Amino acid sequence: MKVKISDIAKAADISTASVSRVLNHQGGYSQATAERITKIADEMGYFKNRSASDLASRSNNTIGIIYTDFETNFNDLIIRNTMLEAKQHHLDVILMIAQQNDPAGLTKIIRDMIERRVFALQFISTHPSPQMIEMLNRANVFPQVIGDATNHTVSSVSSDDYEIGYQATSYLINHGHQRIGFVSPSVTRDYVTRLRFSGYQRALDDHHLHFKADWLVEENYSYQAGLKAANHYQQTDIDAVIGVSDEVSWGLLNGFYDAGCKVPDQVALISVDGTQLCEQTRPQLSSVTQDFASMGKTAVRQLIDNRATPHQVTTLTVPFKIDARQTT
Amino acid sequence: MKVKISDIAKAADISTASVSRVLNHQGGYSQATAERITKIADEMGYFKNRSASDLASRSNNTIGIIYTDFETNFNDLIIRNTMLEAKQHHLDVILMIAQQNDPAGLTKIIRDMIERRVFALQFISTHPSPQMIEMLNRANVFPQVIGDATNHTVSSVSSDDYEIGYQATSYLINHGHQRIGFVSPSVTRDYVTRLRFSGYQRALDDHHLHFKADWLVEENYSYQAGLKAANHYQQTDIDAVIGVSDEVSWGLLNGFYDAGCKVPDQVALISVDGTQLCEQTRPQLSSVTQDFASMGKTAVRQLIDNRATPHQVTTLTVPFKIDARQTT
DNA sequence: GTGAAAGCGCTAACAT
DNA sequence: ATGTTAGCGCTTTCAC
Repeated sequence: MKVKISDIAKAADISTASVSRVLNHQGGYSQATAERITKIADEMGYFKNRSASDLASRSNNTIGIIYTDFETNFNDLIIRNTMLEAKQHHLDVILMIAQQNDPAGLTKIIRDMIERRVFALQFISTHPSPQMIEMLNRANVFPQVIGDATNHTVSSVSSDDYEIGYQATSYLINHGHQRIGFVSPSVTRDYVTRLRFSGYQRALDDHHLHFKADWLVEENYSYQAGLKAANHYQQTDIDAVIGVSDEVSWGLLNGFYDAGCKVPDQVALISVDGTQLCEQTRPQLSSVTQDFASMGKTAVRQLIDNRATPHQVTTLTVPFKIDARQTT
Repeated sequence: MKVKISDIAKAADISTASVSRVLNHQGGYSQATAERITKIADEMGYFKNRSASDLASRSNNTIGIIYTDFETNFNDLIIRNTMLEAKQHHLDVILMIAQQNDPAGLTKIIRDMIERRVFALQFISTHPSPQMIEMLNRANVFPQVIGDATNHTVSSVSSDDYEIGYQATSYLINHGHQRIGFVSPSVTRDYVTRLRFSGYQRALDDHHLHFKADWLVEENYSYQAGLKAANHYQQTDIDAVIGVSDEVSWGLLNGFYDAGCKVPDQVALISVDGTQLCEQTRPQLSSVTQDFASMGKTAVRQLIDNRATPHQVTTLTVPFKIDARQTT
């Protein structure tokens, strides 16, 4: 039913080997036959069977991307740039989405990727547990985490999160703020947050400011978290806040608005991520802006470089900047 | 190097056939061997080679999803629900992203999907051109468009876009508005827009309102489009606007805000889509709310039902509702 | 309940 | 420049 290489071979009265050669642009045939074969293949509506091809050639030039439908909104940015870079290097990409907080589901997806024999696996706004890493190692596929560092032994490309915390805080302090809130996931459980919070604390220390417990709101990266935190801050004497994602900061902004608290006059607000969203709020959110585009591209190059030296753990860091807009 | 079924067979001193059977839960073996095989496979770190498996079984239970990184933000919603439903039916899903306005790229991706022998292909916020449809037909894969109807001969599941236009407009009229703007992509080139605009015109007619050319702004579905349109409307006597996506409406909202024009006091605003975004603006956007979750699920069921009767073109419609929030 | 063997559609030596 | 052939790793009759 489906036309295969042997059908073309028959129709062209030539061997399957030759057909394969021209269809894959491998050279070693005359211009004439090349054209003839191509034409016939076209007419017959031939489509390579990837399974057969991959199997026979033991090849493997597709990279897998796993991401979660997270509260954050920078996935697209990373994915798009990853794909762009992949295209440059003639790699195929397949995506799969994992649900949040569903280890079993994630495991299944990783399994699926392994079975499809991707040569590398990128994780965006999620990361594999130690067991999953173990599984990937056994399967000999190279995992890499983007934009979400872990203390696990996986390669990663991300921003310097400690420095993000430090810079954001310093920025606020240098603009005259003294009582600085921090809204984030759990400082103890979330690794990225731990780093950022360390930077935050260090900046406070360096400026002889004394941290107070009610400055910290531990929730997650969501808009809701921001809303809730803004509410909480009504009972405090905070004069500035760091929201650890654009969504959180948006929530903060609206929360303050709803409470009749003026931003930036009564509270300054700085976001972390710096996606488009920041320019779409009123007032526009100042932010620590991560370079997600660069992360995506760097990650792919990294994958390619390390193809030879499998499972060497590398940690790459991409520069960020601070964009002052209207909330500071 | 990579452990294969024959390795397990050897280790268990049994035939590859039996190994295959237990690994695929096909029955026809004793409980004892099942456990033994499973254990050994586990210990040896076996992962099925999908290429080989698919090839041998000529099977095919993965569905492909193609979407664009569009200005709209409902992709996630559809995708998530598509995957949920797919999981229920034990189907695998692979995603790929197409760039906007890149037919060559789309074609390549479709090709890729065909080569991977997906049994069906869903398009989200993009759709195949007639040539692409032709290609898909030849390849015998069933295409389906979600949330973006076309006049092409493809199956689709979407809202009743004419009715969306009609209802949105009527709603505004019933609330006392008479001069109603409409911000959308090209009314002539974008099929969905054509339908909605027809509904809009009809509602106007039905209420004996006379359409004026400067009520219509033809751009696209983006935030920027809304911003621009808001600007344009400063020169008009509009008293309400329909933004044809949440992004557009958000742009309108901010554009009016920037111009010092009060929403909803001076202009009312109703959005189309009704994603979370609507509750995250201030004021919150009233909207015609599409049921994207249902679309995703319906689509998958449709795909499964039609697996037997390939390439029968079906057009499914999913109910929408109107959510009055703060901009009307 | 289990095994032998013939492919699935393609690629990659190795010949010619 | 082209053909022959032996697999790639798995599934699936068909025997037993």
